[in-house]
Amino acid sequence: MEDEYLQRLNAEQLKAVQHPHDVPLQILAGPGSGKTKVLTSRIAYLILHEHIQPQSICAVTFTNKAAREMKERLTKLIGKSKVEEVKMGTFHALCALFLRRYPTRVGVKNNFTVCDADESKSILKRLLNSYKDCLEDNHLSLDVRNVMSMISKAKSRGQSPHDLATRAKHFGGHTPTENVIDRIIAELYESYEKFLRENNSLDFDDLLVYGVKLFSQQQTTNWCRHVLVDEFQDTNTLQYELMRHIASSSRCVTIVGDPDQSIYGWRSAEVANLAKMKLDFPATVQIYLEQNYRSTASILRASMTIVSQDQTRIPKTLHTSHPDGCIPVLRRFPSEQDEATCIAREIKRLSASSGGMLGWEDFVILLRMNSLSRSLESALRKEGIPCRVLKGQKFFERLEIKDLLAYLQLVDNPEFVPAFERVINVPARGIGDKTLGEILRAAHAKQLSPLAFIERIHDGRVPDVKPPVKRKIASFVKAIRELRVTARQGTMPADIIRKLIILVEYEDHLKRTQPDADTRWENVMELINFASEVQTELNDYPLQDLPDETTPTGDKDWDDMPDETEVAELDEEGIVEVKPNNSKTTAAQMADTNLEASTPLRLFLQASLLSGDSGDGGEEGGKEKVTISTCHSAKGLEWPVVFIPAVEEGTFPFALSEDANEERRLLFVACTRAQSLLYLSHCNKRLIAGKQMDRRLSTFVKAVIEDTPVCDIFAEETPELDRAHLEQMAAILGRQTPNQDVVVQKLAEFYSTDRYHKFMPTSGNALSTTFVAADAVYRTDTDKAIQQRQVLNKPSNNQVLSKVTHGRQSTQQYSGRSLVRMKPTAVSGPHHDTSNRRPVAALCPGHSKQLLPLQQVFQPANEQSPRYSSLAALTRGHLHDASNAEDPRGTFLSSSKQGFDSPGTAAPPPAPSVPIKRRLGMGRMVTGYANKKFRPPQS
DNA sequence: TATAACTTCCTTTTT
DNA sequence: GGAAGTTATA
Ligand SMILES: Nc1ncnc2c1ncn2[C@@H]1O[C@H](COP(=O)(O)OP(=O)(O)OP(=O)(O)O)[C@@H](O)[C@H]1O
Repeated sequence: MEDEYLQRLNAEQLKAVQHPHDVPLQILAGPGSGKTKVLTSRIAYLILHEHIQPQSICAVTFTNKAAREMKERLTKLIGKSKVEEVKMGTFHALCALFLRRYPTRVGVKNNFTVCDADESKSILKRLLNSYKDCLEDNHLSLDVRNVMSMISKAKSRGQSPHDLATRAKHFGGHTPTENVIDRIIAELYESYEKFLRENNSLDFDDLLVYGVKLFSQQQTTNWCRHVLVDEFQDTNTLQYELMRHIASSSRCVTIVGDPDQSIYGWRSAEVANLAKMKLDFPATVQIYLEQNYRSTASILRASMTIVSQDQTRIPKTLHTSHPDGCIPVLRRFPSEQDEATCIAREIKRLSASSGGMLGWEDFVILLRMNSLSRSLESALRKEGIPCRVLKGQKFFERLEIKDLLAYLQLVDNPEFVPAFERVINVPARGIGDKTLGEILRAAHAKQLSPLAFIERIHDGRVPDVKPPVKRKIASFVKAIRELRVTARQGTMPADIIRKLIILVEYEDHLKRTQPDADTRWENVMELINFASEVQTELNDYPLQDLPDETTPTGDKDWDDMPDETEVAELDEEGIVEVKPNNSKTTAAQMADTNLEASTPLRLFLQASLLSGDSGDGGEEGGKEKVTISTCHSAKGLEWPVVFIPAVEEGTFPFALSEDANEERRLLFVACTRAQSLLYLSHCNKRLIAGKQMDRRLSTFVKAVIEDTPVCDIFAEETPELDRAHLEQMAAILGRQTPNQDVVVQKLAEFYSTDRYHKFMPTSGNALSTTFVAADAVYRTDTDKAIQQRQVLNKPSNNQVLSKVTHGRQSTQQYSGRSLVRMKPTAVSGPHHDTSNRRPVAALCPGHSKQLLPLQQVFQPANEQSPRYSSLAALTRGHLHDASNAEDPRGTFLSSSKQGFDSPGTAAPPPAPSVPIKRRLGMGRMVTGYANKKFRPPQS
């Protein structure tokens, strides 16, 4: 009974779970083979059968979201209390946790601030400025982002600034200029490090660097009896070192991974760590899982065909017992708007034709990059489909959020100058660049942090600077001091933020300075929400079993930290200082009562910075919403229906990417997220960085089409969900097959609300495909459906419906089914149980194979690829017929320019001219404008 | 010092 | 389509 979870595993999975705990294990398996499930079960097994204490287990996941999910799954197996004791999280989160606990072991302070990428960037930008002349002299240019990535890579490889410098000197670049660049980078690296140390700050890589230092000490790792690592193929050198150190006393390691899914090489991930592990742990055993439980056979086939083009790849078998299902769809569109509209329509159609078995939350749109989401968001909005955009990081990049967090950072870590600079004049206190520069200079001369310096000015114990500031900073100092006391008392972050916005009158400030103050204020409220949500689960509980820091200065360090500068002042002036607001006394009291390494505020700040993935979207966030996400953050997840737009050269592979194979694997990862239905699409034109660009189908897919004699890998037709398919789908998803009456009714509703309906025949593209496919269902289903449609024949739909009924032939004639006609054989191939593999003629009885390939409509004939030519010749006549009848070209193109919203038609509501509001991952409302000054939308 | 208005330059993925 | 940086003006 308690072993029930073991019975839900197949033989290989069971073998992996029950593998002797003291023999290092690599579980290597393709997508959907249950790796994560096995890892979770193994943790349960180690605790329940091998009687390893939960607190002696270290489980590393790739994202915080994955950690949360694993906790959830594990809770079902072993109960909440045990799960909470397991040391689980990302490498970064675990390092941060331990560094706060044992800071002095590696010479950091436990109130260090995590420096996010944005902050790193502006620090480096400033440092880079001083090399401007040098670079110009050598006719060189150096982008901050390059510098960042070089430094990050150096850190990830464990190289110090000194290492880089000597390398530059001895091995140098091939050319003198490369040498200059290398030298500059090494120097920048050094100054950057110096800056971070002076500001008591660690960046993401530092967390690992110092983590490795910390975990290389045996006293830090002797609690550990077993380490488990998920997504091992994406670990970098430092992370591998961490794992090795944490496992150094027990030598017990379990990792799972899939080389085909390594997509973080750009972040210094090393697949070679798999081999390295075999060397470091010679007893390592490998277990392979080859059964895929996630996807239909045809999705798996398409995915494997794509990834198999990688010649360097080690072949791997993966099979499924699921039926073929619908052939993945590959479509081409004239523009990204058409693509987006069609995806939105298709989501609606599927939702309807599944009779509600598929809810909004069952659909995902996976993108190569976030910037592609705009057109999709607006198309979904037009269709009234709720969606969430999974890029929670953006929330923390808002001006208003950054302001507040900077205040809090400053409260926690007075030495963090970037935060000081950000908020010293927020709200406006008459301290501009000049005065600020003066403060910084004078503070530096006195060897004080700027905050400590102005506190002294405020207390009148240091002369004011040239443009006097004493008065201007009074309220600022007062606010900071009050918050400091509050934070030390262990006040909950949400309350601290509430106090903060009152103290600095932040709402007023927003109203005065921001035209969209309302939305920004909503974001502030959302931050408070987030703080209260997260504060309940924030603790360093997993470290409870561990001894306190042995170094005597440890706790002192923490509690005295904010006052450290005061101490310096004591030495300097020899006066015993009475701190305002008794904060010193409070601190002393806290030292006795609070042995934790962290205040709630500190944990909150850390969570804000570390959990950019935002993931689950909270309780309300993800439910009942279509997800839009990047391919990268979709790793490890699954959805019944997956759309992948922009499968084009330039996006897949991305134009600037260095590793085409990694890009292919990324597409593979995206495809393998799908359980039942998969759609790839691409456009002829797309707006890239403000420029209209001609686009072509990705070679990754093109190669598949061209390599396959009979192209049954992809279909150009959207699938028609008949009874058999719904049953199959229900089986795969473990759901109830919908009632047929419900299906019919929902489809009827789908039609009745279809405001683009009248455009379909003339628009002649993908839209009409939706139409035709759905129409086919109608007809094949029952006459009842048709009757129903006639019942629904409201006045406003008269035109539409009459076109539908009388124009059946015309619908067929203009059917855009052959939009992407890879090979003529694609539609005339053998019949399987896949509906969309059926020839159009079969789909629409009475159809006379009169097809209108879209490339003819949208591309001049001479641009057609030779592959299409025979078909083009075949259908040219029909194109003319069609043109004569309704001129699909003109109508579609002109209407498409207006977003299908031409006068005299049932117009969809006008697009709002306000910035787009989005609910982000955590359910936070956000405007379309981020960090910088607000610009009102142009007319 | 603060703000408004203008120009330029981009493309990415995330802990 | 923006963000970041620069310049002009009160
Ligand atoms: N033995 C099994 N029987 C039934 N379903 C299973 C079994 N093993 C795994 N599954 C299901 O297969 C799906 C994929 O599992 P899981 O996410 O663990 O795979 P994975 O190998 O981690 O995938 P990926 O590599 O894509 O992250 C899940 O829905 C899971 O419940």
